[in-house]
Amino acid sequence: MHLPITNFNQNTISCDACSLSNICLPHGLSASEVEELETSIDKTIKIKKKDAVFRSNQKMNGIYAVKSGAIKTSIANEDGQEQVLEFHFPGDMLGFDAFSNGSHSCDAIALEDTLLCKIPVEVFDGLCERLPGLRRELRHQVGKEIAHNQHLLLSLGQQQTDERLANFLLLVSSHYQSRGFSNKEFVLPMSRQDLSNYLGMAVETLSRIISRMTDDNIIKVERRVVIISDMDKLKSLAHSSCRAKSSA
Amino acid sequence: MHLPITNFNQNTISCDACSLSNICLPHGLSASEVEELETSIDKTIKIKKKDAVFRSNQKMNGIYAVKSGAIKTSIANEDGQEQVLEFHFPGDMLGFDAFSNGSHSCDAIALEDTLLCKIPVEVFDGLCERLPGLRRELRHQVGKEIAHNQHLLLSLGQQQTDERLANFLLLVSSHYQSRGFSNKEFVLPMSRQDLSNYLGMAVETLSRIISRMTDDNIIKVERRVVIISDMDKLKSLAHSSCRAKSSA
DNA sequence: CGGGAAATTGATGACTTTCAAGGTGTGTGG
DNA sequence: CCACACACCTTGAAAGTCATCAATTTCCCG
Repeated sequence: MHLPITNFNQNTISCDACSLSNICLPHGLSASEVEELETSIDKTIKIKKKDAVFRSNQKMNGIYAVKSGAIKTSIANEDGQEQVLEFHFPGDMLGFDAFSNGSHSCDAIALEDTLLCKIPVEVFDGLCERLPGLRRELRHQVGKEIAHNQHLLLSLGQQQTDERLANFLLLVSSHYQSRGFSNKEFVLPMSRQDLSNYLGMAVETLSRIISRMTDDNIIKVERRVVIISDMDKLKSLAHSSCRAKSSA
Repeated sequence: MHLPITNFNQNTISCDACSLSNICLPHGLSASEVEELETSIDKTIKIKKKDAVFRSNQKMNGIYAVKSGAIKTSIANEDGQEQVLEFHFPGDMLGFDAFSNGSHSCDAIALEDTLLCKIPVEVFDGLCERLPGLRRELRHQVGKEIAHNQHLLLSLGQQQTDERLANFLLLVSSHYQSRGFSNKEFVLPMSRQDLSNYLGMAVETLSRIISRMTDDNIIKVERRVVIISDMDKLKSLAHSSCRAKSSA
């Protein structure tokens, strides 16, 4: 049930042959544009589980696309408070956080052995100048990151803990579905720690919600494997408590 | 104490003459680049208090820069839950949320009468192709938006309500300071409703925290005017409770 | 196979929301 | 220009949600 799109030990393949080409950067590019892109990028980045793609305050090295595996990004402040920002799956890009000042503002850690492509920072602007399709696609990717953050903000700011988890599961579900996998049965690559932090709650709270949803026959969870047994109930949970505030 | 950078009723001025040129888009551009930019943008956008610059699902019209006034952006879901995402002050840009699919994902509402510049969507990509400085500066602006969202996520996900307010006040304070205004005395252009929503808490909670901080002689608040009387205490408040989690 | 990390479960208490009421300021219309 | 209505803000009491502490179980890695 896992995403076996590419294998950590396989040889490097071309964008053409990559099963992610329709959701990754080459998506909207012409054949010649893909060709130029390919000659400039590094398709051999391997990051082992728990290792970092980049770390906070590190100088920007490039923009990355996930080929296989999974990456979590997180930000920390000087007090040691930490917030997981996003889980990056195959086809997702990361590294835009360094656009602000040339250094990364977050850590990017592999949740499992992970393959990445990189657009080195040296060639980045030149490619943008020459390839209109790449500009368009990069805007799209940046927009996706912004949209993701906005939804997470809404979730953290306005929703109850159970709503947050329900929405997260639905999001992951539709993500897998859009990539041709089951929307009812999938693997979460992150620990309870990471997930609870991402959802802005204590680990114990997350565990309790999972137990309750299991008791209510909404989901079945075995370690990191999730089976959604009642999609409708899950959807209604995502909209339940609804402390909507009537603003002016 | 308000930001009288430009006046709602004044005539349109050139980027050169604009007091924001050093923090706005023209910042890193050459003289000739600014010239080309100027011929392409619309510097006459006036939005009255409570009116919208754009609304959710509306097709992207362009990218905006705030000249005077203030804009709040907010996102809502189908349940009526709403989250204020950001307050945009003079020099700030908005509209990147439409990069994802060409339509805006949030509402942008004027908190007071506001002047904006607009880069129309039709000329946007052409300018990016021709002006390296503009590409650089836009990346910078996008990065700022991402960084802002990340900090807000950390705040909503990990901090107590009083820490959130303290951090917000410090942020606004340094913002004003960097623009040459007092960092101890300023006006908040948003209502308590908007601010409490932005900070992910009930209006009553915000009101209580303000009262407590006032009793503790940390701030003085008169309606929307804020005076920071004890910057050190405020800073320590921003780091107090500190339910930092020791992650692996 | 053993040590330790990860996950679950229970009890308790703190923080924050909700509900309710009262006060204050602002804007509009007469 | 003043008055009134309404929106905004504040404060109090009670209830609820969620975090923390603690103990136990399960699972993973060496």
